[in-house]
Amino acid sequence: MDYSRLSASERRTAPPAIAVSAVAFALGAPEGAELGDSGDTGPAGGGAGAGATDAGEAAEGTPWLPLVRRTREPFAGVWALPGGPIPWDETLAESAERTLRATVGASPGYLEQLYAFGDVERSGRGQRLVTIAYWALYGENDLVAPADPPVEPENIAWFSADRLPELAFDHADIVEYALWRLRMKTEYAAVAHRFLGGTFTLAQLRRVHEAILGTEVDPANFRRQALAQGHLVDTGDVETGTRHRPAKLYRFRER
Amino acid sequence: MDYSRLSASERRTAPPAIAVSAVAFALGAPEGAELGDSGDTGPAGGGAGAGATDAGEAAEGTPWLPLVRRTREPFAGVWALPGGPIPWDETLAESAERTLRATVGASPGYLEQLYAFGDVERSGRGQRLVTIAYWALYGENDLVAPADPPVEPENIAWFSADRLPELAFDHADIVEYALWRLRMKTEYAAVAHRFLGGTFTLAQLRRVHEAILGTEVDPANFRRQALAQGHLVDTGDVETGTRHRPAKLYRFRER
DNA sequence: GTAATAGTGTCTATAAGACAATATATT
DNA sequence: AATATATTGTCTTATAGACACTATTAC
Repeated sequence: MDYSRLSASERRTAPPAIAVSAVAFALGAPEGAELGDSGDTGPAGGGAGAGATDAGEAAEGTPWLPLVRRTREPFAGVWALPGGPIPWDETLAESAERTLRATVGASPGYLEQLYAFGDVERSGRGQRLVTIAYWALYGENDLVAPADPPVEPENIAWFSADRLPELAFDHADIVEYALWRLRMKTEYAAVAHRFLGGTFTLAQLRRVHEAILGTEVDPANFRRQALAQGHLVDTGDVETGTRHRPAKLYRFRER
Repeated sequence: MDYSRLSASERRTAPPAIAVSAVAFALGAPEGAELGDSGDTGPAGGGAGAGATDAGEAAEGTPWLPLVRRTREPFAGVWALPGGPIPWDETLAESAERTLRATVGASPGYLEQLYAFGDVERSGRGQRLVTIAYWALYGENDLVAPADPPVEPENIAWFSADRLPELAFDHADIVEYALWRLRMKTEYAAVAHRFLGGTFTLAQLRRVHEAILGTEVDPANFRRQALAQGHLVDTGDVETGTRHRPAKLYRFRER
């Protein structure tokens, strides 16, 4: 797989290499995760600029995503999307999911193919590289109690989609496309609930939409529209521990 | 590229092969093209069953697409989507377009990536095959006067999307997905005009929508909606040669 | 009671669909 | 004039958004 040793003519006849990359969104970084701030932050960096919010359920309000710092050329030391080559016995989706388990420590609640990127010279060398990009969503419950600890956690950090560092390859384009896709209404209407746990209030679901769209949404109209879809089921339970009228809890009806 | 000679263990370590396939839609078969009828038809077969309409601007009303009969195993003799491996110096889109030129004899008016298919064992053998599927539209003007004559025309035929033969690999799934995509309203609103020439009447554009959707559309309402989009420009010219009031000719405003 | 958010009602503006009516060409 | 389709007008219904109002809990 080390194509850098090949001669120019060998590179020309070698078949293109294939890899998957994954843009994994969550509404906040997981507990205890390393947080990136578009520059370089220490393991628990003090209050640097104006941007960084403190840890824990970090900075809701925008989508966050995990990145991996590359250890090899090209782009050694630069942040990149989780991903890698495709083993012979995995489907594309399986390969994306395994990569995410190794990076995040858990499987996403939703996974969907995004696009195949395959321009000539994408890698900056002669060897062709075709990247099948995937799009993943992590809900609250998907991020608790990592089954497998992340591999090399020191090279993994979560970033707000608002404040991304420089990215390797054309990964900035891929993230931009993933964000656009996330905001396409017809698409996210059926997946927004995956940012949450199994049950949720309409206010929680509304805040997911607000985070995705970056705008405020009228609670009354949102309620009507969300319920009219017929995808939400009233569980009969209500929220507890609030200092006001508790809200009904709903769950999503799969089909 | 002949992976069939490899041993099982060699196949397991070989990187997946990559190919492009293209689903190319037009509103009828081009002049003089071979027409398929889900079975096997001679060069200008007589009136067989109820289905086959006669040649020329064949059977409007549904989308048509070109298929290629495979000459090698696997699936020798079976119809398949145009496509093939990706040369080292082509982007994915370039590869799809070149394949279509070789099959149809002309470049499509529109080309867009559809999806990457990459299940294990897609080819029925050990070797992995990842297919990047493309989606193309040919307009009336795109099909006249083929610049390059099709390669091996005897193995190429056009089929109505209604009456497809058995297809190789998982190409039936790919066509089904392409048809679904074609019918998604938000997508086709901006591309339907590509089935037509540079100028067209609103009735022609409406018939494209009817063909895609498979339903009738109210002329009055369609007119209002189409004009309200702001994408149509009145050329000032009108249709001629009709036996009734001539319609205004419009063209599409790019951007 | 007060505060705070859950949840309902209502009004308006906009868009979609059904369908009648009018306009303008050919024959 | 008869015919056929283009083009316009109008009515109804569905939907989205703004926003006032009521309900229910914690404190």
